[in-house]
Amino acid sequence: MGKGRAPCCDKSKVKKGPWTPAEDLKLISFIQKNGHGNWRSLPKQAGLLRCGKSCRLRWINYLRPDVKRGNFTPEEENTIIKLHDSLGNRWSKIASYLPGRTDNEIKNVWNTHLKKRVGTLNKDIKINTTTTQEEFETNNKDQYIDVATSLIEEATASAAGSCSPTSSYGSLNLCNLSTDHVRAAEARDNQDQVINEIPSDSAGADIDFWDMLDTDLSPDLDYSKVLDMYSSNHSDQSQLQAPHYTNESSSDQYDECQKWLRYLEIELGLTQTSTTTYTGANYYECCDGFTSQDQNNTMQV
DNA sequence: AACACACTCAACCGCTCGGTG
DNA sequence: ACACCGAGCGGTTGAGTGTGT
Repeated sequence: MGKGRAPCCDKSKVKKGPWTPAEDLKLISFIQKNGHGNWRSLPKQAGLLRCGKSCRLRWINYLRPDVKRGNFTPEEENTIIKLHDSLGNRWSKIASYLPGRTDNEIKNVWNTHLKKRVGTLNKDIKINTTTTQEEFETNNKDQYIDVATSLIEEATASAAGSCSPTSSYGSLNLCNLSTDHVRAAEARDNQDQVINEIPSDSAGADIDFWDMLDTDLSPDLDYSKVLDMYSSNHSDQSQLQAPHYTNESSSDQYDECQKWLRYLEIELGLTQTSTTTYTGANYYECCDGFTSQDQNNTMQV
């Protein structure tokens, strides 16, 4: 072997760029069955033309069942500001205080919103007072600590007596722990314990978390079967596209596929959970490789 | 309507860290 | 003690989208 670090994968043989729904499905299906013991070997085993790092990132930042979606709440933003003040750019550490939020997401929010806001706040205060920089930083720190402390106290009090976080794991809204739980988790700094209750691989799981999740998400649906079915109509799986939605089809497979797509849409945030009418055009907005023909089709879910 | 610019965020890259032999 | 390897982290990029002119 020559000098320098060996690349993590053969760059010429891996696909880059945005993930397609077919790739997401493959990754979900594989991890559902096998867990993710070794990210480096996972892409090959799962039949993905992706770098292991890319798979890991996709799973952690997007596909993981406990990823929380949607805008950050003011409480979360305050927490980030406070933690950034004390921890700096240690995004993963900050993320550990915000269950369901990823380091990448927090980093983006900081860089796009909070940094400016804090900067503006600093500027305004500086203009309106004769406070020195040193005094300002000290005062500001106290302010953030006050906010965080009150949050923690409130959370601990309001979470007392509520059900165990683990009881949420079997539901579709696995990621949506109640605000009280989230805050309590922050307050107790016990996120590691909570996460450790989710088996990370099939070998170590007494209770099959994924089976439980699967059952609640869609009782009759095995994602690997859907993947097989989904893939069987496409000879080149690296170019998998969204299935064609035709109203002529009335097979069970079509129904199964609809169910899965509905689930995936919701999980990936491609549609609203309450929507009952689904158009190809909606999907087209979020999916590479959806043909123009598909845009005219409508399906009821 | 068309264009330019600003903004967002998913994804990539390169580095460090920690475990293992 | 050392080298190797995989996982994880933080900085950066760039495609897509929104907004103003």
